[in-house]
Parts: sequence; C-alpha cells; structure tokens
Amino acid sequence: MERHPSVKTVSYERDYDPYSIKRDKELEDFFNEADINVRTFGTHVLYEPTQVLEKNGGVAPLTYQGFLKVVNKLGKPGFPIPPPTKLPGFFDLQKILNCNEGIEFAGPNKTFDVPAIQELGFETPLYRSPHHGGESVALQMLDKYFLDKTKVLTFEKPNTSPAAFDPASTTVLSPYVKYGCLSVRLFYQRLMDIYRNQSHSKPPVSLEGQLFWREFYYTAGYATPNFHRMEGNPICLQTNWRLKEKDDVDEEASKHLEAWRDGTTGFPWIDAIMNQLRQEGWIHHLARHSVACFLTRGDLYISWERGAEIFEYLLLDADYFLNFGNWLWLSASAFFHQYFRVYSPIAFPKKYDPEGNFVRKYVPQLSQFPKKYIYEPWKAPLEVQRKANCIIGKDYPKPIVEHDVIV
DNA sequence: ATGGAAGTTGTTGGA
DNA sequence: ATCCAACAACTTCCA
Repeated sequence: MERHPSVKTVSYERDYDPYSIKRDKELEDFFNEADINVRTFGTHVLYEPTQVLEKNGGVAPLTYQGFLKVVNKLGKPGFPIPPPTKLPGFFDLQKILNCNEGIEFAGPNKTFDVPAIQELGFETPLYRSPHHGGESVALQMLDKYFLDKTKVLTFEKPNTSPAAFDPASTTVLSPYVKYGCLSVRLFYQRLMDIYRNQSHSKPPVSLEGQLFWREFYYTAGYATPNFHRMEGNPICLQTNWRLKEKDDVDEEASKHLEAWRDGTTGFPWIDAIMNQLRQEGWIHHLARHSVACFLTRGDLYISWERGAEIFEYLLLDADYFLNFGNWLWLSASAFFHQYFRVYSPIAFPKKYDPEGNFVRKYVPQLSQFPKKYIYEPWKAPLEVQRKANCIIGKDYPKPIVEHDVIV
C-alpha cells in the first residue's frame, strides 16, 4: 500500500466481526504510520455492541428480554445523518488526486460503473435473482411497504407467511440493510414516524422488534469468541453432529447435506424453500427456521456449521452475526434450548399455505398434485401420482428420511 | 441460594 | 374455530 500525498484523512464505518476487526486494525496501523488521520463511525447499528456491553457490566445479554432491558436504559437510538449535498465526481477526483492518466479503479469505461460478474472472473450464474440492489430501490421498497400503515402497526412476525411470494409478506429489506443501501437508523426513524401516537405491536414480534433482533445478535456475537463455530464457542452446546468437521467422511450424511442444499430431500416444503433460496437469494425468516431445524436437530442431525456455510454463500442478506446467531438458535445450540419444539415439514406449512401454492411454484414437478398430498406426495396412491404427471421416486424424489422416526 | 418462571413464532389430540 | 394440556434430550434468569 502507498500513501498519496493529498490524502490527509480517511474515514470509515466501524465493523464488528472478526474478519473486519482484523482488517481495520491493519489499516489503522498503516494510516498511523503514514501520518494520516483516521475517523471512524458506528452508524450501521442502532446501538454499538460496545455501548450495550458497557451498560450491562461487560457481558452480553443472552436473552432477548434481557437485551431489551439494557437498550431501554441506553435511550433512543441515534438519528441517521443526512446525505451529503455534494460529492466530488470523477473529474474532481482526478484534479484532487492530481493525476492525468486514467484511474484504473474507474473501470473499463472510466465511469465507476459496477463491473459485470464475468469481468470479475466468475461464471455466468445459473439464476437471475428478482431482487435488485441499490439505495433508490431500497427507498422505494420502504415507501411502498410503509404505505399500508395498518400492516406496519400490527406487524407480527409469526403471522407473516413464509409461503407468500409476489409479494412476500415481509419487507425484504434485509439485503439492503446488510449492504448499507438502507440505513437501519433511517428504517427505525421511518417506523417511529408511523408509530407516533398510534397503538402498535411490540417486540419481539413487531417490526421494531425485528430491528432489535439484529442488534441482539450483533452484541452477542461481538462478545463471544468463535461465535461462528461450535468448538471454542463458550455459549454453544457441544453436540456430536454428523459432518461436525467440514472434511468428515460420512457418505450418507454428505448425500443428505447435498440433497438439502439442492432441494432434493423429497419433502416438498423443504425443497421449495431451498429452491427459492438458490434461485433468488432471499427466503422468509420462518422458512429459514424450517430448513435449519430440518438440517440439524429436526431430521438430518448435520452440524449447523455446514448449513451456515451454505446460507452464507446463497443469501443476499448474509450477515456474520445474524446468520451464525440464528443457526445457533435454530439448532438449539445457544439462546434457545427447547429442543422438542421441532418444525414439521408437513404440519407447519399447512397453517400458512393449505393449497400448496408455494410448493407448486418452486417445485414445479408437483404443480398438478392435489392439495391433500402436496406436502407428503409419497403417500399419494399411484393413480393420483399418474394423474398429476409426477411419479414419486422417478419425477420427484422419495423422502430421504422419515420425519417421524428421527432419534 | 434454589426453585419456579420464562423463553421470538411446535405438534398433536382432545374438549 | 379456539383453547388447552401433554409431550419431555433444556437453560437462564431472578426473586
């Protein structure tokens, strides 16, 4: 790295995961060495983990209610900072940096365009997600969702359907918050604008509560060494999962993991969710619950770390703290311990989508199946399967395990 | 300190 | 339709 003579100050946003902490520390050492001022800000959270820890005697609250008590003591979160009225453009930058030659980081068109994925050396992806990035898109989505004030005021997560699509039942703003297209502080203030003088749902299930869940995991994850692993993680239950290590040799478990990832478990609800995830990069929170429970304690008994790795790769909104925190939760390894509350891949979706429309969309082989068998097609008589143009075991897989007889 | 209550959002079967 | 108890590999918190 080299210092450009006109650079006097560098500003950046503080980050809290182990990779970012290490990276920022190295950069800061370099800047100090080069006599460059460093200014950092912590505004992509409502409360910085350090603040919460300090208020709670140096330890992270491990229950949501405990977390709420601490942030109540901290008072209202900070306001978003208004956007700058003016930013230097390309030619200004050239002037400021006093360089005449084309700046290589301006891209092939010298316009700071986002390069195509192929230019970065990746293959053309199999799927094209319907979710598009950017701040303008995020703000439009926020406006649109907030048009229905009753929906916002009465929002209760367990009452939003994981089977809804076009439109989804929740905001789908998580990828934008993750990448900084939408400030969580702006989201919070816009929400407060609607809450003001109105009765509204409350945490943990409310929309406000969802933002606090994010904060909860940030604090817990920041305070916990090896948060993303079982080994060496002091809050994680030590369990003898299958595929506990990435390179463990267990042929059957590896096949099960692939089937889970590829949506070929033979459980339509699970497969539909995983297909939506691979194709679109976003799935509803309760859909995440369903497949995470299925992979770990519910059915396949495979390590939550394997699931978290796949989620991290496939999710547009993958966030270190939220992803690993939720996997700890769903596998009943930390935060949540009522292992006997297992999501059924049959009974659970029936509550939200008795017609099976979600399955029909994301597992098209089953689109003609009668609703009676849509979540357990292996039970359909052969005559029914023929009529639906889908023979189980040929056109769609038989279930890889029996849900009821997991030990 | 120790026992009871609570813990984001389970399922089943019965009244 | 709605509520409730039972199921029964738990852990944390707090009075």
